[in-house]
Amino acid sequence: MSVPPEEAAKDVFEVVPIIMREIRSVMRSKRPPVLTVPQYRALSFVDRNAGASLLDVANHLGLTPPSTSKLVDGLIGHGLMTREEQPVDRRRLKLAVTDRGHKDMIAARQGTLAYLTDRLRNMDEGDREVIVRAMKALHLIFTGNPKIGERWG
Amino acid sequence: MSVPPEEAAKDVFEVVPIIMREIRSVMRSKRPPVLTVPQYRALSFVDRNAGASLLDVANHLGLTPPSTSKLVDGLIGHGLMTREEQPVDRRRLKLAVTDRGHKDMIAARQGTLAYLTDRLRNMDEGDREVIVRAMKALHLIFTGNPKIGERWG
DNA sequence: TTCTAACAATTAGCCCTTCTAACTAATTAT
DNA sequence: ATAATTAGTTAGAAGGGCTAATTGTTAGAA
Repeated sequence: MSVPPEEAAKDVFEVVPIIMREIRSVMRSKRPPVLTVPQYRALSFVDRNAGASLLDVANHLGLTPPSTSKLVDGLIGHGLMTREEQPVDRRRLKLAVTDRGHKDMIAARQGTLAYLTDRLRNMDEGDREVIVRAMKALHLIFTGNPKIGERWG
Repeated sequence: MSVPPEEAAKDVFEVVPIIMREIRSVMRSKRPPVLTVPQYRALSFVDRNAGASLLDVANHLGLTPPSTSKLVDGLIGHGLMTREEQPVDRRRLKLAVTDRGHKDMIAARQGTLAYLTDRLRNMDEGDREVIVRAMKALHLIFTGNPKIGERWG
């Protein structure tokens, strides 16, 4: 039985926003509230790419430079990231995550993964395998990058 | 080979935000900008459930009543929805989508689905089948509702 | 029956997200 | 040197989402 792209598109369009809402809600439900999703994503990227510039972050997040600038501003204001000037090219920033930023990022990740893991526990292992395969396929389609799951060792 | 829930959770956590960003970006890229994702979701729900109350919408979207009130306010301000008092219970609203709201909603859906369909076209049919199965499994897990894909006939 | 409890929706106030347009400052190229 | 490019910021707008407190409305109990 054939699966046309239209059908898959409908299902993706229906389900992805639902899961995203869950993720957002779990991330922001901590006491005290830790990180929003974009904040987490920015921290996570800079954590893995110390010394990244603002545009590096913007490109990775798919945001405009002004949006990213404001986002980074907030993170620095909360003491989670630092902004340094490079002597080489004084236009380019050198961003880095603070200890506290690293800690908060790990906490946000753990909390979210724990929640998702819990949700995915009550299903057939076969279904989980299907999900993993689907995620890999989608990752490839939407990023052009076949690598996945290497971020967190 | 066994797939532990932790692995599936990681993949979901990595891939879902990426796809969501794409969806958001496509929805907002129209000229003139049409709808945001929550606006689309609200319109779509009320379109299928004419006369719904504010709490009906809030529950379906997973938002608090104040957030939903503001959201609906915006839609009414743009002439996409109407708010009516019910004589039966004057506390309860009767929301409805205007012709223009319906049109804009269809346009947003078509645009997004066209984009997703295009992305999903360049992959094995087998991969698409895996994706469809994964979406159904995820939908069930996250909503408790096995029905999917009945929204758009 | 009147007083109270519950309910539907809104307002106010907070902070975050994201954009475009316009700007400053630094670097590279002509 | 001057012009073009690049990195990043500021300003201003519209929206998303929350909690706490408020206004009406309905239903229930004394």
